[in-house]
Amino acid sequence: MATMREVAAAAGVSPKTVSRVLNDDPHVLPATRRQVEESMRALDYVPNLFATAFRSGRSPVVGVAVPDIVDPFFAAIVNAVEEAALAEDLSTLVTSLGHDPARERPALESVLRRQLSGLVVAPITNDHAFLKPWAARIPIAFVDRAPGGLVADAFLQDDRGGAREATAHLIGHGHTRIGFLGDALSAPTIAARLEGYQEALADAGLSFDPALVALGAATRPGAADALARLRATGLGVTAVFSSDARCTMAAVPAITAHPIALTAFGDFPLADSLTPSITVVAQDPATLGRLAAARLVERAAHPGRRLRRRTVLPVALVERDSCRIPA
Amino acid sequence: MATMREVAAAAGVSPKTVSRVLNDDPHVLPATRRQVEESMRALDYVPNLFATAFRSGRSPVVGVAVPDIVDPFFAAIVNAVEEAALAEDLSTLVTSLGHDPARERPALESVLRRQLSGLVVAPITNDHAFLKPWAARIPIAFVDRAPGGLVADAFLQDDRGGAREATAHLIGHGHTRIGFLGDALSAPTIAARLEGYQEALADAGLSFDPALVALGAATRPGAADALARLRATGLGVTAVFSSDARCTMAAVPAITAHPIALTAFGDFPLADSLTPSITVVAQDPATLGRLAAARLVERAAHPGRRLRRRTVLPVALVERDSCRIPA
DNA sequence: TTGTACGCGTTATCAG
DNA sequence: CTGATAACGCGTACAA
Repeated sequence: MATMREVAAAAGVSPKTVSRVLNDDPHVLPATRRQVEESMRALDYVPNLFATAFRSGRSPVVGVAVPDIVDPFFAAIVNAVEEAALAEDLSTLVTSLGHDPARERPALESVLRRQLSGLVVAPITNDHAFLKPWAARIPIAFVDRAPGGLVADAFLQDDRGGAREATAHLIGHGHTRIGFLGDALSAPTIAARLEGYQEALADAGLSFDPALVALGAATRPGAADALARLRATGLGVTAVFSSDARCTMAAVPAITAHPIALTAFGDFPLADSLTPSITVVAQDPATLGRLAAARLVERAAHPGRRLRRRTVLPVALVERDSCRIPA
Repeated sequence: MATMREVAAAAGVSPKTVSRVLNDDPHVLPATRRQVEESMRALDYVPNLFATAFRSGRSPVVGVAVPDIVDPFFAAIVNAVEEAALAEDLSTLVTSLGHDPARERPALESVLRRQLSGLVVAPITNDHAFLKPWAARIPIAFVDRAPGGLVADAFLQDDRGGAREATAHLIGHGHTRIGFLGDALSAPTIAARLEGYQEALADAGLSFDPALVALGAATRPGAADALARLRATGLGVTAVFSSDARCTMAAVPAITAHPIALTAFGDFPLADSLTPSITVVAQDPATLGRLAAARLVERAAHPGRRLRRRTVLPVALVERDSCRIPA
């Protein structure tokens, strides 16, 4: 592990000159530069990242915080961020937030303490006022869900519109009593999808009944239970809109056992190979992650620049079989 | 951002004493300690991680390198490592290796340059001699696949035994012409699974025919093609052993379209909900990741200690429907 | 038990 | 265009 000092000595220059060569400072004679580069090669010199970080107070690392890396949706986001970061010579620090709202704040503050170059976060709570002091010093971009109590860049998908389209699609297939399957309405995305669902009902002149909303469906037993409750309402439910891929996946066994018309928010692996294959509104997690990472880089490069804070990606209905199941 | 110096001044002691308090050095009078802790709280003091890292030459970060985070198997490994790291106050740096062997070395060296406290790697190549100089300075643990040309801790699963069991299971259902589906034999895991498959054939007195091995099945078209080739051999193939979850998932549409008896190495989400549900040999990625991370911590704590380098986890046959399809 | 002095490798400042 | 000097915040060695 040669140091800059040693390279300088070998090249017969001062450390500062080596530093200049390293940072592409134009004020170095080509001859000197060659000389220094030669010595760097000879000594196998690699800059000490810690020293640089220490000096600059910032490390070449972006953070990405998601509820759960094992979820393919968030995995795709992480993957996209990492790819984009790599192109900028940044490493990627991953943090799982889990699904416990209380863990979000400590988890995020713990990553931020690492003085990253930027942070991409898919939050699980609605209150991010505590990030204000941090946001002033390092770029933070939200994905999937918007920040609460904080102005920050956000890359979202059209939750309301997608839910509306998915629900309308069921209505188009002749269904009038449509259940809403979800985990918890505390997540703003899910709340927005409930709105979209209600809008579609209203558009069609159908009445909304709170008994049609079945929550707690993020696990297999929870989903089976929610579906059973929907059937037991006596409302004659013939179709279901699942508001989230996790719930949809959890509901698959129950759906396969007792088929019912279904459209779902969020595509997932093998959704097209199930029986029935699942009609979904597809999101684009990779683009979400890519855009967020790019924004981080841009903010770092041009701190003052005014940019649109909110980017909403469209979603696309992918029609498969589950919507065609008759009553 | 208060510094140690400022805390010291506020507490009326020297910086070194603050340092001692921070590091739980017993040689501090309780009264002094209280005093210092008070000042730390008052000034909202947070130790500068960079300075510590710079000084110690090691940062509180573990790396984890996997072929692909989006693959649920590797996602589970990353997740387990991150969880274990969190318990030790370590952050987790994630690197995707992709599937291009040429990228492995530069990718790993780039993470290692970050002077991590440890690295967990699920490699894609067989030659890790280049890691020798690094391994001397920081603990490296391999998961899923063993290192090549390097002695290092490895946490593996019983590839040969699992493949043998899965193949034998098909034989037990009366099949005698069984195809082998895989991506590429360059991966040692896949090569070991091929061995297990051959052993099972031999155990049953069945002959092995190279034409039964269909590779390049990691994508949907590739898998469909491989399956078609197997059918076209004229050998009367009535069953298939898929050597890898990625291939199995890729083969699902083709299997659903033209059912054929199947057992597969590696479980995956919804494998139990497909038609037919897939009989698999289940691995345990979470345990792999957990053990590897624990080993890193242990190596760091006791550099000299002799530990078993190779840990092979058992795998478990999960019988579902795909093995029961008649010829 | 506590403090002093120094250095880790890099870069900013300012002088030459 | 180049170099000397100092400083970033912390921990080690040694002294008191």
